[in-house]
Amino acid sequence: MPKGHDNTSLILDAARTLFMEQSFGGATMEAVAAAAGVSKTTVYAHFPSKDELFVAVVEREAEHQMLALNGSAGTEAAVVLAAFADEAAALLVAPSTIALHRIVSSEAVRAPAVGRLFYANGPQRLIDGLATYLEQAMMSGQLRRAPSRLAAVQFLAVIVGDLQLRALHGLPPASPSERAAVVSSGVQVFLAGYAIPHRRASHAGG
Amino acid sequence: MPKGHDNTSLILDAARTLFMEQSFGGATMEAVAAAAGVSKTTVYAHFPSKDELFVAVVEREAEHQMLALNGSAGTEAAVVLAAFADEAAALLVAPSTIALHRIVSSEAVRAPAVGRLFYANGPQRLIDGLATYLEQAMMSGQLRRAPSRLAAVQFLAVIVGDLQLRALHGLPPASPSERAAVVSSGVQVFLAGYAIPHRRASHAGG
DNA sequence: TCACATCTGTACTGTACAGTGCAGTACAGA
DNA sequence: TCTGTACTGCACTGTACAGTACAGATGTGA
Repeated sequence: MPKGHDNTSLILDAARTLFMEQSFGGATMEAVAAAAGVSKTTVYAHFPSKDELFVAVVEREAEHQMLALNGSAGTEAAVVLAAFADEAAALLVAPSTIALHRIVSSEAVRAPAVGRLFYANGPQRLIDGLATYLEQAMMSGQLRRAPSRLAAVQFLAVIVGDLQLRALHGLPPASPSERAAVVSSGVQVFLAGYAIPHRRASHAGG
Repeated sequence: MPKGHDNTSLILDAARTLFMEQSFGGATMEAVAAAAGVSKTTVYAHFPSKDELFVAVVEREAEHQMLALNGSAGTEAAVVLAAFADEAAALLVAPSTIALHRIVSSEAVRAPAVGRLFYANGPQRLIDGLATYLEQAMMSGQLRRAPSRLAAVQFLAVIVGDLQLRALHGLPPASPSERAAVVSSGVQVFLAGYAIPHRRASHAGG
């Protein structure tokens, strides 16, 4: 280890900020260097090209798109999911998440690997974690049995509604109270949708 | 071959294709002109700048992001919604829709008006149409009473799950059968979530 | 004090592209 | 035939930016 201070992470931080604010095309290597407080030459000493720098940023950021389900074994699923929903919604509409989705989806055409990398390290892991929890809740009879990955995806979709879409397209963000209402309504719908069916006559079969 | 004075739509068509394939930054005005079979000068005679051409393309395309609910008055909501869900899901994950979302969200930072224009002419109208239908279904006692716009948004979210997200990030598309399963599961969850609650104790709902 | 790695600053190359200028062409209608 | 409008083709300007070259500064370890 030749030196005590690591310019690599300085550059990565600066690039993260600039890519998120101005997207891939808008951020120049000159600006990245300036924001990192190093020279452009140094940036190129650490990353062979703008593309590779971008990949490194996306990879590091995707891993932040993660949450843990904190429910002790005894806690009711409705309670655990309601708490998780608030955190998840906050994460999914956070400016940095939105910015990341924007730049990744827009570069995914040019560089498909970036899209896959991001999805696998971000959304995929979030979905998997939730699916694992839902699986347990299904097994313990708190939710109707169903494919757990699909249920996880539906949960996330229904709690954010179109909040994410609106944010992606630059519409003014929902107020905290509006967001809370959307999220809690989503949780209710999910819970009712995955409730154990009552044994009762119903007029339409599934 | 009649030489029309309607080069505007030729240019718009060419620009649509190129913007969708290569995004705003990747498509050059030279290429648009070539694809339209006109000279660059002519493109500028019709549109004062690349930005304005882009806005015109987005505006025209957003209006295609629309569907009608075809259910005659007597048809059960479950049937109408299932049919609508298939069409809506097909629309929402269609390559052209995905491409449009990609370019609009990525340019929305630079030009917020584009994002608002697209949302208002596309997703918003789709949501409004669905909300109107759901309102009726709620009034006629087929669905639990609840804010109809929110319900509409949840419906669309739950039926596409993460299909749209995956497509946006360039993941391989789901097979038709997989997509059908996701959609029909989504419809079921929605219907159960908005079913009229069973009456036990009197509980003020909606 | 030397060897080596890493840094800085700046000037440079090459290229891509938005937008313009201009001279000339095709056609429509009075 | 004249005139106005919409076009073509091409050369051109100006700029932005990825990536490179290079000369010199600074620090570390033997």
